[in-house]
Amino acid sequence: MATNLRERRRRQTSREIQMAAVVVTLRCGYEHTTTEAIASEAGISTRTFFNYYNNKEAAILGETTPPDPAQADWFITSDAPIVDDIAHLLGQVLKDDQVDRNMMRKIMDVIETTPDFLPLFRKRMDDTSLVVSNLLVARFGAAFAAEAQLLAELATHAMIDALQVWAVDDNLVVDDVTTLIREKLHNVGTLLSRGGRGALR
Amino acid sequence: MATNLRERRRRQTSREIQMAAVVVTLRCGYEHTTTEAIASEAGISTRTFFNYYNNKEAAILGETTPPDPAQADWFITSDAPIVDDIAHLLGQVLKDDQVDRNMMRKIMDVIETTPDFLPLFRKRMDDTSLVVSNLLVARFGAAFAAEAQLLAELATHAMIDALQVWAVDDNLVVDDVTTLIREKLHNVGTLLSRGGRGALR
DNA sequence: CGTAAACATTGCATAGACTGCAATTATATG
DNA sequence: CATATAATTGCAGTCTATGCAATGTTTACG
Repeated sequence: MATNLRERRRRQTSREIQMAAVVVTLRCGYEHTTTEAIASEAGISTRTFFNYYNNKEAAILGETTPPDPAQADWFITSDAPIVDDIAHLLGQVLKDDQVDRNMMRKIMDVIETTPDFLPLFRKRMDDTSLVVSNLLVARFGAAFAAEAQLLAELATHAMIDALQVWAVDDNLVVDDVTTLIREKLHNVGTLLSRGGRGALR
Repeated sequence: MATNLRERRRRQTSREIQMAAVVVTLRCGYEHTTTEAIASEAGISTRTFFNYYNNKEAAILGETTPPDPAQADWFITSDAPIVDDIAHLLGQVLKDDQVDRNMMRKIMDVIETTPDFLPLFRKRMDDTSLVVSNLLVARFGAAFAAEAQLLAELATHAMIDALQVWAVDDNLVVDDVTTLIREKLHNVGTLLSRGGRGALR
C-alpha cells in the first residue's frame, strides 16, 4: 500500500477534530468550550487532541498552505497591475487549499460571535503574508521591504473580507474571491490617493 | 486630598507591573516567564497581578488610549490628502499617550525575540483602528465601510512600523513618527497603483 | 509472511494560567 | 471618628497544556 494511508487518516482526523471544535464552540460559546468537550465530540482523548493542535484556537481555525514561491515566478516578472497579480495569487491559494465552504461559514460564525477570533484568523494567514511580501520584494526590489510587508498584510486582510462574502453567498464560486480581493485592494488604493470628502469615484 | 491619590497609585503600580513583566521576559524569555516571577519582581502577589491585567500578554504590552472622536471633527471635514490626515491623527495618539521610549524599546525587544507578540501588538491597536475606520466612514460615506476598515488597519500597522523606528533612534522626536507614518502610507499607495517591475518612483 | 522500526493513541502526573470568594487592610469622605 | 469604598491577598478549584511511558497499529523490508 502507498504510505499515504496514515497521512490520509491524519488529515481526516484533523478535519474531524476541527469540525468538532467548531460545532461545540457554536453550540456552547467559546467561553464554555473545553478541550474535553471537543475531544469527546470528536471521539478521541484530550491527549490526542493536543497531538493534532497546539491549542483550542488552532483547532477551530484549522491550517492554511501558503503559496509555493517556486511556482510564482510569473508574479515577479509580470507587467500587469500589482493589484491584479496579488488577487490572482491569493485566489490560487484558496483553490489549492480546497477550502470547504461549509466549514468556512461555520468559522465565520465563530468569528462573528467571538470577535477575539478575527486577530487570530489574521495571524493564521501570516505565513501567506510573508510569502507575498517576499514576492513583492523580489518584484520591486529590497528598498521598500517595509512597505511590501504592509501591502502583503493588507492583501491578506482583504482576502479574509472576501472570504467572508464568499462563505455566505452560494452564488459565488472560488474565482469570484479573486475578483473581490482585486476590487477591495483597488478601492483602498483609490482612497489612499484621495484628498477631501465625498464618495469614491 | 484629591481622590486622585488612589488613581495615581493605580497607574503607578500598573506601570511597575508592566516593567516587571517586560524585564522578566527579556531576562528569561517569554516561554519561561511565569506570572509568579512577574509578581515577585513587581513586589505583589500573583492574585494582584490578575487584578491589574487579564493575562501575561496584556501586562507586557500595556494599554493604549484610542483617539477621542469628539476631538476629531477636523478629520471629517478636512480637504488635505487623506494620508496626511491619518498620519497626523495617529501621531496625536502617541503624544496623548505620553509613550515612554524606554518602555517602547523594551517592548520592541520582546517582539523581536518572540515574534508571536507582533499580532498581539496589532490587536492592542484594534480600538484605535476602529475609531480611525469610523472617522473614515464619516468622511467618505458608508458605501465603502469595508475599505475604510482595511485602510485603518493598514494605518495602525504603519504606525507600529514607525514606532519601531522611533524607539531605537534617539535622534527622532515624537513628531517624526507622524512623518514616518505618512511616508509609509504614501509608498504603499504608490505601490498599489503600480504595474510592472522596478523601484518606486 | 514475519519482524523491527516508525508512528498513533492513550492515561497519568504535573506545571502553570486564571477565577471566585472571603478576609484583611488601607484610603476617602462627611 | 465612623463609615463607605477600594486594594491586596490567600486559598481552593477549574482548565489548558506538556512530558513520559505503556500499548496498540502501520509500514518497510528481508
